[in-house]
Amino acid sequence: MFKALADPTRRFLLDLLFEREGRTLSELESQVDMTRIGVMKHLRLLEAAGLVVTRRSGREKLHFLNPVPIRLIHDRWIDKYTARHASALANLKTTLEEQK
Amino acid sequence: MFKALADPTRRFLLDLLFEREGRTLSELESQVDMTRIGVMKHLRLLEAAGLVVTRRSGREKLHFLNPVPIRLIHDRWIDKYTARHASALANLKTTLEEQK
DNA sequence: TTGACAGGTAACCAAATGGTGACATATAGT
DNA sequence: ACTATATGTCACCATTTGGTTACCTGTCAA
Repeated sequence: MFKALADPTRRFLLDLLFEREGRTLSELESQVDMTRIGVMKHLRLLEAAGLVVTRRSGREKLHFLNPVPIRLIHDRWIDKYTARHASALANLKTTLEEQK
Repeated sequence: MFKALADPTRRFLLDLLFEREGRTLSELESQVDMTRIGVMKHLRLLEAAGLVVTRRSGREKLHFLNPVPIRLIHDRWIDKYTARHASALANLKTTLEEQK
């Protein structure tokens, strides 16, 4: 999940889907300087991470963002650290002052 | 930055620092089933990503969380997607209904 | 001043990652 | 039916990553 977000190409693909969802593999491929297979692998990873959901429509495969796991990151991780923000800085400040 | 968060060991190190900051390398090493050098490499990455800041104190190196970049992720990335949350689901729903 | 302890560097290794081309399958349109 | 298009699978390759051992440097404390 974090690993899925770690690659710049994958983040770019998410950005493309953010702009407009329901894109096909070929369409996404055309926006990236990479082979179709490369894009497919990235999309497969994103799908496995739950960041993207897909739906077949005829011979096309449409890709959509799944906002749920991003919300989970937000809730389980980011909040935890940002909440500590103020106190962490305060602690550091105190520690530094004690050492003077 | 995202890559720094992608490794479970590094996230665990961040968790350890979240519990209590100002830990030394050896102290962190003792909490992880890994050689000191392994831990050192992870810490170097975290520091390069700006997630951890350090301060030498005699022969020890103390490690602290730096909450700023996590805040940046929150602001630049997470918010963007979570804000789309409702509308994205709505769009998908609409699309699906149109195809019925 | 001499251990012992905390940290740093270099060289190396196995496995994961990001990418490729060749080939296969399924559907759309004429 | 035939052909072009869209996606899928396989086997392969180069590079990066996560980890190691061995050795070096700096600092505390008796």
